[in-house]
Amino acid sequence: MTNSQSIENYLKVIFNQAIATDDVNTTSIAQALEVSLPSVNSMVKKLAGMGLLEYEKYKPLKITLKGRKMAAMIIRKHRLTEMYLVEKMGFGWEEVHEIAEQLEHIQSVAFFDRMDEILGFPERDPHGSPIPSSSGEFATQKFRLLTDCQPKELVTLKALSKTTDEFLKYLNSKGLALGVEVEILEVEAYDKNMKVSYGGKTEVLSALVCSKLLVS
Amino acid sequence: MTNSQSIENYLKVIFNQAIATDDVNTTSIAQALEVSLPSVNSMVKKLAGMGLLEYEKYKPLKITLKGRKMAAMIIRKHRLTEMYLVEKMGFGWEEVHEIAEQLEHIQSVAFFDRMDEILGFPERDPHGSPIPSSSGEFATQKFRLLTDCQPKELVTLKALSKTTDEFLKYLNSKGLALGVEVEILEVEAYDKNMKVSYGGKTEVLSALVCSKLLVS
DNA sequence: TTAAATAGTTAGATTTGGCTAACAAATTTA
DNA sequence: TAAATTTGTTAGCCAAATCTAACTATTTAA
Repeated sequence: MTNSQSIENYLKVIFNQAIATDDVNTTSIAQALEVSLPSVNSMVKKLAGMGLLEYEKYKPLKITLKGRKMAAMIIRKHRLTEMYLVEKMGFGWEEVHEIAEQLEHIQSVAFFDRMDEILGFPERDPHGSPIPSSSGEFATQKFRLLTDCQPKELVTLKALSKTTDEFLKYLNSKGLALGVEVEILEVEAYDKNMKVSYGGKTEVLSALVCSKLLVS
Repeated sequence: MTNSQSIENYLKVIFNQAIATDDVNTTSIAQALEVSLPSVNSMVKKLAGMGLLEYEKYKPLKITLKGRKMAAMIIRKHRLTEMYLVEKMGFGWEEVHEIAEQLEHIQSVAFFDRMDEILGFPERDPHGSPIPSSSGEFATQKFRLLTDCQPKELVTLKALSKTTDEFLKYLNSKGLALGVEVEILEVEAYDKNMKVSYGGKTEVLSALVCSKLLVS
């Protein structure tokens, strides 16, 4: 076995951080994976030895193209699984992350390709995140943060950023789901709370919530 | 994590051997898992320490009730997965063993319970082997070997014993599937080859093949 | 019934992925 | 700019699961 679950988890975290900042630092990996700094240090050297990272002592890490491609395949497995669990097995979008964390390490390519086919080659997972194709391409349409929208705008909820199961349950309780059309009524200048209307009702969303909602 | 994949694999092998002989010996485990005898020895001590086996130096191993229950849950996961892959994802019965070997180690109980529900709580997997219920009960109906049947009998193919993917492909090529009604025309005394008829055609099946076909 | 073969065990090494303690480099801030 | 803080590294240890080599117990068979 050339890639262990551990390697896959590191790579996924590093890739995600590289999206945000390009340069990745050791400490943030340690926090994300809840392991010690020396553990990260030794794994990073190993990944560099495998050609997945560029590593120089005391310098920020860079993920290589090879590393990106491998990470994309793991993320593909994760997101396809989430979509399958929601669309074909009736799970809620707040239930699937943990299961997908386990299934993403299954080796069989046929298994995921079959999911993909059954789902009709979806471009996004149940949370609106893009699913890389089997060749590793991401659909990189970028959405706006609800936070950045103005009163009178009418937008559609397209994706979420930085979700947790608790946040998803909150959205359930508020009747917010992908595809819902939201009209911005007013923005409170002091705390940026937004009064919005959707599905025939009016709600006030905190700035924290708005900063996790991606719309177009 | 209290039970690793390794532990689960040992337990599964030990359980399967215990079905055949009740007493299990170290060497057969080593062969089944393709590991060395000392590896088995140390794992066996560990499993005994967990209360899954009874172990005394130089004595045959016995699996405990606790060990049986745990093994049943792993086998349940494996066989439910095989059924799901065939029934809901369109895989052939010769393609599913390897994928199920990986999926059987997924921890999420909800995932397998949902499969079970979607499949309508099947009692047997695509090869006719019983699927333990979520409480660990096996449907233990026993079938006859085709080998033990007599000319003139009309029987139905119910399950397979000791299958391999190659054997399953052979059955595909001969049009043999579970549920097929087979009439025994004659048995060659010398080599026990059977001339049989099913699906409107006549075929000769070797004793080796007949010894892997379970009928009722 | 003893010698040969088979089965099981122990000791000690290896690999992987984790850890703590100690230290070094880089960055921040007083 | 020097001290304090943060970040990254090294050394060395641990546990899990594997291995080989050497040895012991049990079983088989001449």
